[in-house]
Amino acid sequence: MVQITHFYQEERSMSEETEISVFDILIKIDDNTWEVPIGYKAGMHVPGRIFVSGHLLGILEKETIDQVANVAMLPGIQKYSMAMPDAHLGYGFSIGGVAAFDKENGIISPGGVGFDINCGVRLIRTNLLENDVRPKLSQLLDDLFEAIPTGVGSKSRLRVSDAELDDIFINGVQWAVDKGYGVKEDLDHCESGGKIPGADPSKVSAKARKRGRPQLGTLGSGNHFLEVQYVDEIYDEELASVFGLHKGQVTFMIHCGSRGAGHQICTDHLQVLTQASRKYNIALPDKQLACAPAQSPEAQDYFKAMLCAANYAWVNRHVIMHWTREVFEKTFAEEFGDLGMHLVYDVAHNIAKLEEHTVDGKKTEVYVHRKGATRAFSPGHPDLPDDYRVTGQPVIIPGSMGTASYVLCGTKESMEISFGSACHGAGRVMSRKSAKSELHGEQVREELSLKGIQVRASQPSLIAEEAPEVYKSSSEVVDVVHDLGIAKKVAKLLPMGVIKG
DNA sequence: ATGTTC
Repeated sequence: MVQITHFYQEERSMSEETEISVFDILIKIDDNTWEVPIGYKAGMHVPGRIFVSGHLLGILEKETIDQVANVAMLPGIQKYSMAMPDAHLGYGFSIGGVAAFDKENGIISPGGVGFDINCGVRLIRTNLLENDVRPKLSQLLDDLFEAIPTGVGSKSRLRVSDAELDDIFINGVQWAVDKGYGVKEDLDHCESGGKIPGADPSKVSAKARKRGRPQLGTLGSGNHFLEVQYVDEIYDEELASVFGLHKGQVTFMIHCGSRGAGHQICTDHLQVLTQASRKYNIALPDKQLACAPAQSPEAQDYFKAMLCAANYAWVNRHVIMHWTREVFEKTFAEEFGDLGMHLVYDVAHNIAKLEEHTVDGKKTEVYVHRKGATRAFSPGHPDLPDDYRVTGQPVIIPGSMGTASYVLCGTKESMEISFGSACHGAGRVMSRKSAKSELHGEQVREELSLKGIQVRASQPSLIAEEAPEVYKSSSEVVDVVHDLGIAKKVAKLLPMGVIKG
C-alpha cells in the first residue's frame, strides 16, 4: 500500500497540519472519485466530490480540498461541491471547480466564475497536413505574431465605438458575423451560439468599458495562446469524422478570455457582493466566496454584467480566429486552394449558466458555476447544434505550452455525475514566481525547439512561467475524465508552433 | 487571469 501524504510548498511554515494525509480526509468512492465527507467541516450542506487518480491525489493541495468543502457550505448547493482532476487553488472556489445552485434558493458568486470571465478555447481545423505546413512554419508564426496583438495591456488594431461595444456585449459573435468576421456557420459551433441572452451593458462600469474597448481581438498573457497543431492520434474514428478531424491534419487553437473588461466586471461586482453577503446574512467560510441570493438584485446585476463579458470573450476569440484565417490564406491558399478552415467548436472554461438538470429524479433549474471546467453536454441535448446532437458536445482541452491538447466528447454520464461538466486543462503545479526563479525562458525555448515546437513570445520570462514542467500532465487529467466516462477521448493534438502573450 | 502591488 502506497502512503500518499500531502507536501506543502517550502515557504509554508511547518505546523501540525502538515501531518494530515489526504487519506485522513477523503473517502475513496472508486479509482477516480474521492469524497469530502459532509462532516469534514461544520456547515457543509452536501459532500464534496474530487475526481482524481491516485497519482493526481498525491499532488492535490489540502487547501484545494478545503475550498471544495467551503463551497459546499454555500446556500442552495445541489448534489456535490465538485473538483475536476486539474483542480488547484483559486480565488475562493478552486480552479477546476463545478458547483450548481438552486435557481430560487441558491446563490450566484463571482468567485465561482473567476476573474477571467469566459476564458475559453476554440479549435479550427484545416485541409492542410503537417508536412504542408512545416516548410513555412517559421514565416507563418512570424506573421501570426504580427497579426495578433499579445501581452498584458496589448491594444487591438480593431477600433470599436461605445455603441458597438454595447452591441458586442449583447449580441456576442452575431455582431462579429454581421460585421464580416467569420461566417454564419461559426455561430452554431460556439457554446451557446456565442451569445447568451440577458446581458445588460448598463450593469458594466465605465471603467470596465474603458478597459475593454481597445482590447477586442487581443490574446492577453499568462497561459493564453494561439497554437498551430497537428492531429497526432484518433481515439474514436466515428466521433472524429463528425468533428471533421483525421490523423496528420493541421489545426489551430485559440485560448483566451475577456481581458481587462471581464477582470474589471469581476472586481466591480465582487465589491457589491461582499456587502450583499452581509446584507443577506450569508455565513461565508472565506470572504472570497462573496455571493448573494440568486434572485437578489445584486446577484442578478452581476450575472447580467458577467454575460456581457462572456459575449465579449466569444467575440475576442472570434476576431483572433478571423485574423488567423487571413494569415493562413495568405500563406497557403495559392498552393493548396480551399483551406477548409471550419470552426470545430468553442467552449467556455469560466462561466456561470442557468441550466436545466435532473436532481433526485426531478428536472430543476440551477446556476451551474464552472471555473476552470468545461461544459460536456450529452448526445441528444437540445442545446447542441444539429450536426453534433448525435455525437454529444465537443470538449476542447488545451495542454500547457509544448504539450498535447485533446478533443473529447460529452456523454450521458456527465449529465448524471457532474452537471454536464468535465476538466479544462492541465492545471498549474508550480507558481509563476517559482517558475520564473527556477527556469530560464531561453532554455525552455531551446528545449521546445528540439522537440520541433517553435515559440514566439514578447518576453522570455513568459516562456518560463508557462513551461511544460510547471503544469500537471494534460494526458493524465484527460484520462481521468475519460475513465470516469464524463467525457470521451476523440483526438490528440500536438503543437508545432505557439504564439504566447 | 489582470493597466502583474487599489
